[in-house]
Amino acid sequence: MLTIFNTLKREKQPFIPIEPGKIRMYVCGMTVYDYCHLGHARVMVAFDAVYRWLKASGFDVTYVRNITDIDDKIIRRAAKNRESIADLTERFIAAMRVDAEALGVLPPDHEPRATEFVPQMQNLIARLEKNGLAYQAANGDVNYSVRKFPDYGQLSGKSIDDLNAGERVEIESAKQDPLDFVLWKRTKPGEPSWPSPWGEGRPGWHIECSAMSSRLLGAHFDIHGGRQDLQFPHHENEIAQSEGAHGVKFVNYWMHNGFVRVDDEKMSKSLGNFFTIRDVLKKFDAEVVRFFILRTHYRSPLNYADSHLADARESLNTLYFTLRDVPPEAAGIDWDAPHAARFQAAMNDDFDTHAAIALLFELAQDVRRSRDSRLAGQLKALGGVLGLLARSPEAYLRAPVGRMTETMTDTQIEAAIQSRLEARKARDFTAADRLRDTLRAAGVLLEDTPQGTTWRRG
RNA sequence: GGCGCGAUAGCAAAGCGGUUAUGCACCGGAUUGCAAAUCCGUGUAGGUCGGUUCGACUCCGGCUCGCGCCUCCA
Repeated sequence: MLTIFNTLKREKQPFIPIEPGKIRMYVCGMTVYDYCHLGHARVMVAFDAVYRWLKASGFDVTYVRNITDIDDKIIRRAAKNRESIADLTERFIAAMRVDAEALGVLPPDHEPRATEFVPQMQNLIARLEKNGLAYQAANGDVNYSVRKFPDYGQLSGKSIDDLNAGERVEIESAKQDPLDFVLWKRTKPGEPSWPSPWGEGRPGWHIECSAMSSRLLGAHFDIHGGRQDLQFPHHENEIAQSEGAHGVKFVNYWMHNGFVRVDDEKMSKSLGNFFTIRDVLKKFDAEVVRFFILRTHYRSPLNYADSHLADARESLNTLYFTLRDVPPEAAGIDWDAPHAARFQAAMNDDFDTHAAIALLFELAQDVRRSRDSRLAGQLKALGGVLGLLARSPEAYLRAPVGRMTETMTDTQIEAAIQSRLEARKARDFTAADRLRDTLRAAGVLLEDTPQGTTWRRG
């Protein structure tokens, strides 16, 4: 039985789909004006694990992750780059797909772009206006009137009055309440715009998700995910918009993943500790990064540091060493087997990938002790459920990415190993050790086994 | 100011009212020409003060410290 921690209720709840056997899930995706960073990596990987587990559990899952391709930041960046908005967003969407694939993130079933859903957004705004929840302000913007939506604050546990009492909410005269948010922005010179009943303009950020989710998944669906910082105001506003327009419950289960921090500080541009996925992939193998993310519970903060990534790499090495030493037999998963059953229980407990990975290590220990290739097959298959351990051990262990400075090709390495073998045969261990040291300096580690000498990068 | 989260061994990180978490690192032994990998073995925990309980790392409260949201931020 799957349980999910529902942010809305602040507790784990048994998962019951709206329609038996089917799950409709929406996750807030990227605003494409720059390369994806570690925060994006985490949301993509965390919900990829959710998606994979739901499918592995036999559900027919429809997964939507949107792309915000119209927004203040995009307009500003395009202007700064002297690039068209279309070129800019195309470029970063392509880059995002490359990054996602590297991290083993499966493509969602739908990746709607905001600009393709403007009519749906306008339709939604019109409904809100009809229901008395939206008004056009003096400056031409159409705003949502939060005071008219009784449940406003249900997700974040905030009340409008508490929020208004906050010192940092600025009073904007065009709004009836400081917390009112924009649904439709009156156009400004030089900005892209669409015609609308409220004049030329463009959609507000929050309405995008409400429009895309209802169009692709319906007004009421199962799971909505996103980063913790989107809880307020973005998700709160989505609820107000969707329920306000459709008059039905919006989402049954809200899931939020924790922050990424860097050296125990919040990752932010102003602190200068900002890492893109590309930055990290220069230093570490993408599977190590994925493993690092999944090793922490999705709701906990994830603290990035090179030393932690290095630790994750050593750890993942152990699993690949196991599969190298005991070649796995290709097989499906036997869910009745003890390790698999516990793995399943862990994943059913609010997608506890951390506990599932701990199980992988226990299984790996058993594999090494028993040298049972059927058991090794189970290890590989269970890893596969998390999008891990898919490569051959050699491919992983010899991947040049992110390891020490590469100074030797595979051919050169093989040649050096041959010379060393001859030296060893002649019992010239000084020469043999010198060759091994040379290789080590080039980031190549040798291992002498009864079957011969193997190498890896590390 | 309002709302919320956390404090676990050298590092990272979980579950759990009583029974080995797990990984990395470290130490001893086996193996190896020496290593590596592997196996066997050992050790190191639960901020602080109090409460509940036969029993608390686990529940409750105070305190200290750290963090997040309330503003575009991922």
